[in-house]
Amino acid sequence: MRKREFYIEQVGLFYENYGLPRMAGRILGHLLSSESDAISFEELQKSLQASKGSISSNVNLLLNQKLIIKHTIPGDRKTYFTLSYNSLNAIIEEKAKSVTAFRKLFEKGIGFHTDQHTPKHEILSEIIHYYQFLEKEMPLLKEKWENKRKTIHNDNRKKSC
Amino acid sequence: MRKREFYIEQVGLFYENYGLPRMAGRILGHLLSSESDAISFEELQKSLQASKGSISSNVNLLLNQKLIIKHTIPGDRKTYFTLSYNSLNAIIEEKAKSVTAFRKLFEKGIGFHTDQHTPKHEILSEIIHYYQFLEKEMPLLKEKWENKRKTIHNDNRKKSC
DNA sequence: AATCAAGTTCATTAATTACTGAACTTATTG
DNA sequence: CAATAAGTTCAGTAATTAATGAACTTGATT
Repeated sequence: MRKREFYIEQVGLFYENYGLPRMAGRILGHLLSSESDAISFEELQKSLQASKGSISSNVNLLLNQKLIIKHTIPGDRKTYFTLSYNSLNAIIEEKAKSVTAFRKLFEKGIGFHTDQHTPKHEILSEIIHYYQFLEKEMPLLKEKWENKRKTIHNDNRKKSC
Repeated sequence: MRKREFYIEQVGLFYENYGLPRMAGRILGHLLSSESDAISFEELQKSLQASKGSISSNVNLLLNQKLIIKHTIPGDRKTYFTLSYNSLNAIIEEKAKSVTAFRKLFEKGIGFHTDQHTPKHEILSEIIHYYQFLEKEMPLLKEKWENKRKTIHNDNRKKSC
């Protein structure tokens, strides 16, 4: 299928645009567009025509980001990968961390000011407050989603009965 | 002041970690830690000991991201830069765009599946729902912040009377 | 008009990062 | 215990990206 290969490259470029390795994007593109749940290391390597080294390091990068999960089967030497069920939480938690890092950076910056009553100090304080607001809201958003998700699942169960 | 230079380098490295040019981070670091509201191109160049070319391109990068604003004064050839009052909205809107881009990528991926009743299809659908949820919630969050901000400002006005 | 000042553009250089492929580790099988 | 299979590690290379510095543009000043 020609189109699927094109899609995989597209995801690769999308990832590259994000500052992450193109190959990591290709791996995700393959997982996303594949019908089968688990994909082997070998399949990734052959299908993406990449070196084992590149697959190894990029698969580990995606594992670190909790975007994929590693699976093994008894009596099978191979390693398989699936998209993470938990990737949603991983995404929000990653963002939360970076918001906190940003806030700390701003707080440090403001620390160099001697006068607290400048327009500049006011802007910076507001941005810091905004980050604090986000840090408080993000867990709430996560909760809200969990609740909504439950109701969707209940609805589905009702429908299929 | 020794410490401030260290801080500026720290912001530079932080930005580099984000996949953005180190110099752009240094510029932000300078703006954050400076007492004065507006900083001239010349001051950035001299203080950061960089070439005009590098300051020019990185200042334009930050302008594109709406993190800083360009100012001019009649009778003055120089250009000045301040931190953007609007950077908060810029940040949320940027995130919203990337969530939408991600959702579309997932939808395309799912389009290659022939069977809609696999566990994999279920995970991907859930992730797509989650992104749709975020797309709906982000504007609400922005509103919530605007309201909160107003009440903070009102409180401040009361206190100072 | 000629000069100067403030930025931009762009070719070159420096530095970084991703990828390959070969050597290595670890575990399994005949 | 040799042979094989699956991944990892790492040195070297290819490709990308950032920064410099000089030439250029634009607009103000004499």
